[in-house]
Parts: sequence; structure tokens; C-alpha cells
Amino acid sequence: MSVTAARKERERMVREELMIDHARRLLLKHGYQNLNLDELAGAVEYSKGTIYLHFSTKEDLALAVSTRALRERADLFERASGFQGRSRERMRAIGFACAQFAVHHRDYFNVEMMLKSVSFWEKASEDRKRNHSHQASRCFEAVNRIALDAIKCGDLPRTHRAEQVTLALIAITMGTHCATSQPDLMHLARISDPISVMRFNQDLVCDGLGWKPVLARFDYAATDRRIRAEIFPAASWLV
Amino acid sequence: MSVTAARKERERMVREELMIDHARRLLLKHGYQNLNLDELAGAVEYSKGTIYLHFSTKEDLALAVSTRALRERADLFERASGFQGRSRERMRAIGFACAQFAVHHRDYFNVEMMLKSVSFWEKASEDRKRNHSHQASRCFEAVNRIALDAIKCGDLPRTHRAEQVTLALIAITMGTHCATSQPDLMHLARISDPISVMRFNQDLVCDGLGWKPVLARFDYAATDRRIRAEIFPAASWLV
DNA sequence: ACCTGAACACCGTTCAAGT
DNA sequence: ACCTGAACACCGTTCAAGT
Repeated sequence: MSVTAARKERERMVREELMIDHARRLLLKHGYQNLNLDELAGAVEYSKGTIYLHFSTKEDLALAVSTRALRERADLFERASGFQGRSRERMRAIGFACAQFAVHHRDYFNVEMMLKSVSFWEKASEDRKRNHSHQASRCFEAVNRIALDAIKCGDLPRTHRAEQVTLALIAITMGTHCATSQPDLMHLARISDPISVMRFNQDLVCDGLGWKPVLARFDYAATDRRIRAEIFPAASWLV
Repeated sequence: MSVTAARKERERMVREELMIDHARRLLLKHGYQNLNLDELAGAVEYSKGTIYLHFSTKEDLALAVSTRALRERADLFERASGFQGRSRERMRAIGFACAQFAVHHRDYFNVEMMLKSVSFWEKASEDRKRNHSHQASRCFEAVNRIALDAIKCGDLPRTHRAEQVTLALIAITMGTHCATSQPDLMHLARISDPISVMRFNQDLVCDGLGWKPVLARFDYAATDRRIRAEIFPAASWLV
């Protein structure tokens, strides 16, 4: 490959990132349905035709936005997973990673939901689908490794399978996101702080699993301080 | 109102139900994005203009489909709530109602997800939005009443608030639906039966809440048989 | 009074033409 | 070789005309 070609490729990637940046902004502003490619073309200062040199369809573009966020989540999860402590403390660090991600990506979860629902996948390019499931499995494995360790060392009952445990934690996390993003429901439940609901629900599932040390028998305040200090030193976003 | 007017109104309602029936079928077949009003008009044998005499927008139509399903869920929940037994047994009956609903509506959950994500609500008519939140609150209250009773009689620790409990159960249910509808995730977790995952996860949350009698100290097999016999006699769908 | 379906508007997608 | 933007296609929405 010539020197010129390498530079061209680099510039191409920069342009693609620019498009994803603006697409993300517009997605959060208008939602997927009202994301307008004319507006995007205007924002990135390229023609609509050029957008189609990067993304095969509008769905493909939305998937790219989603995958980039998912990669950030996987990064956070892997960082959290390296926390030095007992298995349930490491799991708690993952909880912090979720919160960090939720704050950084605010109402991003709505876009994520969109992807799960429709005929999105059949309209996206193979490359991008592969990348998305790669990032998804990084997230899964980060949690699953902790569950495996917990079962091995006896912090979790040996009757559990690690994948069952991981799926339960993913479910409570997704479900809480889902539930807390519905204003009606939050109003019915007379609840205002989504992050404390997330904590509470994740603790419930861990306690339900019998994950030692159980909340009632251990004070996690010191753990939480260490997680903040060691894993998320830059995070000024939480009390 | 004249006799004629009453008949006209009845016929109007029949026609609307017909439209909702077919819309539901097409939604499940193609997904929301590919739901085509020309196809719907053909299926119901009315013109597109007539569809707009019933529904203000395509979003309004989808909301109508969703609300009718939600009404059925609320009916099932209220029936389950009347089960005679301890609070956690009644909660278990709600779990059966969820399963019954999931089986009857199969991949309906995807449509439900759609509603949560986009600028759906701003394009739907006020009447229909009101009806939807009415049905949603019927579901919420059916669960919440059981939680309130449980706290009152000491089956749940008095430190819990009923709404917190209800929200946690809604979250694990939604999250499990969400997670089990992603083939990638099910493959990673090496899990094939969504219904048993739902049971497992709901039990986890109840145990985590300390909802007596806890799973390990009580055999729910007899309860399950009674629920099947008394609440869902017509349900041949579960082993 | 009720219903129709052709016409319109909007926007994702393509491709012939320009630099 | 790369980019453009006018033209096309599809489909949700409207409304003048028909019965």
C-alpha cells in the first residue's frame, strides 16, 4: 500500500467517526424515526451520497452508533473486572461501570432498545453485525468470569451455572433501565432516582443468588470508596 | 341517540377491532417499520382513508394494538391476584400469568419495546394514551396490592416499600423478556428455555427481597399445581 | 353521511454527471 | 478516484370527488 493510500484510509476513518459522532447526537435529539439524513449530511458537511460510501443503510448507521457505545461499555466492564477483592466486590465494581456508562450516555438506552426490536439486523452490513456481537460478548464474558470465579471459590452455591448467574444480572440491569426510562411507571412507583433503583435491584439479585458476602452481613461502604478511588478516579459524577 | 346511530356505532367498533386484529398480525409478521398501510387496507378490505377515520397516525394504530394486549395482561394479573394463599404464592400466580401472556402473544414483546423507545407518544391520540396508561396501572396495582399485603403480614421485611418491590419485579420480568429475545445472548449463555429462565429470575428477586416462605424452605410444587388448576384451567400450554 | 383512492409530502437510496 | 445532489421510489397522510 502506498503512503498516499495509508493517509487516505486514515482520513476515511476520521470522516466515519465524525459521521458517527453527529449521528449519535441527532439520534439522542430526535430518536431513530426522526433522524434525517439530509440533516446529518448538513451537519457533517458532506453530501448524502458520501454517507452511503460509509454505511449501507440508515439501520447500518444506527448500528454503528450503538456498537461504538457498546465498545465503551465493554472497556469499562473489563476495567471494573480487574478490581482487587472478593468476587462480589468485583461484581459491585461492574455495577459502578454500568452507572458510569449510563451517566456518560444518558438517554442512550433508547437507541439500544430500538436495535433489539425491529428488522434492524437484516438491513445492516455483516461486518458491523460481527463487530457488535464481538463487543456484546466482551461484556458478557467480563461478568461471566467473575461468576465462574465465585462458583469456584464457594462465594456462590455450586448448584448455580455461571451463565445463569450472568444472564440474571444482565436481565435485572436491562429491565431496570427499561423500567426507569418510563416516566409513567416511575410516577406510579413514586420513585425519582434511577441510579439507586439500579443498585437496589442488582443487590437483590446477588442476594437472591446467595452471593457471599450477603448485603446484610457485610458493609460495602469501604468497598464502594475503593472502587471509586481505584477504578473510576475521574468520575466526579456520583455522590 | 337514535336506534340507527347505536347500530352504526357498534359496527364502527367491530370495524376498529378488525383493523387492530390485522394490524397485530402484520406487526408480528413484518415489524413496525415494515408495517404497510396499503397492505393493511387490503387485508381489512377498506381504503387507507377509512383507516384514518379510526387512527390519527400509524403510531396511534400501533399503540392501539399494544393497549389491547396490555388489557389482556391486566385481566390475567387481576385473575392471578385472586389466588387463595400466602402472599408469595399469589405472586407466583402472577408469574404464571406472565407466562400465559408470553405464550399467547409470542413475539409480541418486540412491539412493546418499540413503544418504549421512540417519539411514539407525541404522535398518538390523547384518548389512546390515557387508555394505555390505565391498563398499565391496572398491571402495576395488581402486583403492588400483593406486595402491600406481604409487608403488612410480615412476609416481606417492613424496611421495604411496596412500590420498590413491585418495580423490582417489573424490572426482572421486562429484563428477562428483553434478554431472552436476543438470540446472540441466549447462545452466549447456552440457554434454550426462556420460560424457565423467567421463573428462575423471578424467584431470585423474591428470595433477594426476603419474601417468605423463601424457595429453599418451601416446596412450591403443590402451589404450582393449584395455580394451574384454579387460575388457568384452560392452559394446556405448559408442562 | 360515509367512504374512496388519486395526489401530495417526506425522506431513504441510487446513480449519472462533475471535478 | 472521489464526491455530489438531482432524481427516483416508497409509503404515510390528506382531501376533493363519488355514492
